[in-house]
Amino acid sequence: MRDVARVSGVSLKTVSRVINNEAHVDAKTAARVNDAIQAIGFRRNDIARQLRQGVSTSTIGLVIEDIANPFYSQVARGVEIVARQRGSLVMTGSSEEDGERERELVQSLLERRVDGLIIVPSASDHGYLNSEKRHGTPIVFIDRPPAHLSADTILLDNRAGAKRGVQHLLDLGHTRIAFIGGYPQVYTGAERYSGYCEALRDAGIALDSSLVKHDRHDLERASIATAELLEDSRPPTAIFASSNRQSLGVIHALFGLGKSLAVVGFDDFELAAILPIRVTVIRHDPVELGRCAAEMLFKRIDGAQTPIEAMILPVELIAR
Amino acid sequence: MRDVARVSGVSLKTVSRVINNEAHVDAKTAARVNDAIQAIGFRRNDIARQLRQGVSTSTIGLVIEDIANPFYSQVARGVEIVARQRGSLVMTGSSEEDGERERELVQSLLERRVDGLIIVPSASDHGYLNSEKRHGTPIVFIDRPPAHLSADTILLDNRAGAKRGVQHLLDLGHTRIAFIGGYPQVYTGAERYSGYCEALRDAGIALDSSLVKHDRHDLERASIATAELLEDSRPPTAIFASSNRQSLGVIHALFGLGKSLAVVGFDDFELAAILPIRVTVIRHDPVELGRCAAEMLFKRIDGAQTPIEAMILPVELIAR
DNA sequence: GTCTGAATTGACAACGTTGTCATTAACTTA
DNA sequence: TAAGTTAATGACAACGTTGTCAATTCAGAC
Repeated sequence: MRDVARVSGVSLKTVSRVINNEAHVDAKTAARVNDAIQAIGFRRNDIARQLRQGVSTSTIGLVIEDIANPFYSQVARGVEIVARQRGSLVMTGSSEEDGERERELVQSLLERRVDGLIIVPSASDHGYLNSEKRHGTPIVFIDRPPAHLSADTILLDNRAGAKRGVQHLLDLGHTRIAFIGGYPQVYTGAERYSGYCEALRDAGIALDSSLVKHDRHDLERASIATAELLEDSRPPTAIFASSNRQSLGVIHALFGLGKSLAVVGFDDFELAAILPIRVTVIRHDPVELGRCAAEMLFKRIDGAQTPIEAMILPVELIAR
Repeated sequence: MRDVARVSGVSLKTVSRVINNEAHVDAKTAARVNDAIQAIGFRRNDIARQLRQGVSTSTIGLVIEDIANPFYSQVARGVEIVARQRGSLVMTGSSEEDGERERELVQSLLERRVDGLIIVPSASDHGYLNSEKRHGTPIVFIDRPPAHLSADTILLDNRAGAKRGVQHLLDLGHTRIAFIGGYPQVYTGAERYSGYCEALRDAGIALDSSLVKHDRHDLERASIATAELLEDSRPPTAIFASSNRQSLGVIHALFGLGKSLAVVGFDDFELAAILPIRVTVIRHDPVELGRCAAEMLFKRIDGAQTPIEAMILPVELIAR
């Protein structure tokens, strides 16, 4: 900027005025300054600008589990849509379900002074965010609630969805229904498992732990679990898979083995409708989830002091 | 920081030393300062830090077409993996194939002083980046080359891949092979179409323009195009779809109509192996694409002055 | 007891902007 | 014509850090 001022023979302040289209600049002066800007290839340093103005960085942080997972990439899309409307950019990081990594990411984002954070929690304790919250950085959690911290949270109706899915299988007459889900230590895993248990209990069917598999949300692992279930002397006649990755694993395994059980999966996915193995799904809208989270975040960024919200988005059963 | 200094009774500089773990600070002083930091909940302002040090923001920009598209979300993953190794974060934006939007995004990213940019071009002219390049901001283009600008570029072997796919159909005895692809104004669309034409020419088959459909990379549109093709008096016996979105559209349409043509698609996708309609694909590795781009970018950020590179990643045919 | 060198600490400027206020010139109104 | 208004411009400080350099203290060597 200094160079621009020197070349065009005006003060720093006048250059600043031109850059920011402020009033009270002579047209000829402005033209001279603009020429100099062109010649030098000057571009305003927003870092200095932010420091001086002490205002927002117009950037928000998004911490998810894995951007390559379609569920999260759709969430990211929803967040981005809202951010764009608000003139913000999104910095995204994948925690890989590692609490330590989550902390590092959050730390990096806060150092860069994002205006707010949207987090899919992986860590088991979010007390480390308490001081940041007191400082006024808005934080919204999605998909899972935070631990040891109260903050706005947007969840899916995990338990009801899982229950509904299992009920669907019960209605079809199945009584040996397997559960392939995430670890019960993880919120979504626990909730969906609860839904499964509730549905069975309501139907008066005893829980058979040999039909229950907890593992990572991983296609490979779910595929192996499915094969194991089918090798049993009393195999299930239906499977409830607790996430899109796991549904796919189940389908791959069934396809590979040439078997065709009834399958209900949490999370809809492309092509589910036209697979040779019919998959009924518990559908929800990940883009909407991201959008809601971003809208709530911006409401806080705008200074809303309303009580902490816990929103639960509905899910629906798509029978196939 | 001023508050921390006041509370702990030391100078600003000493606080700075403690924060940055510099040598020559008395243990007792450091402890006092750390207590004050805790009490106040101080966190270093990296904006001021960057301004002062004039160094990198440890942030790179990624402009893609749509983060919700699995191809791009995998690219983003590859970029993120490398960025993480380098201690950088990634700011991502979706251009939605709109050149204007691309410019806005790039502008926003440059204002935030990213260390470098990875761009999937949508605009038809990238001359606007020339001045930025002279300034030394590294830029890497992926998937499509830039126009009116020379810069490092990483592409897939579009033409050879498409040609190989069409040859596969020819080998199976098909002679009426439809092409459902992107707009020929878009580089990938044009290249893949060239591959299609070449394969036909090599086989001595005349191009039949009624078998060629150009449109957006969109499931819906491809589905409609497929239906149109099949309504024709001389329908195709095979279809080459030029992207994953379009392959899915074709498959949906065929499934809906209860038809089963031979299908080859550019881009692999989950479940392709177990669909009722067999889909041979031209496979490549989007994560690798992102990773290569990020590695090249960081090489430039590190100051590599080597000549501009144009890398072409291989593709392979997976017959099904 | 003096000297040397290391350890510890602080004062101050600078990074690139912009807000505040002051100055001058030009223009308007009574 | 004087007084008041508005336009155009610039000087300077400040945002929150950290690099530079200088000052002070202290331990150990002679």
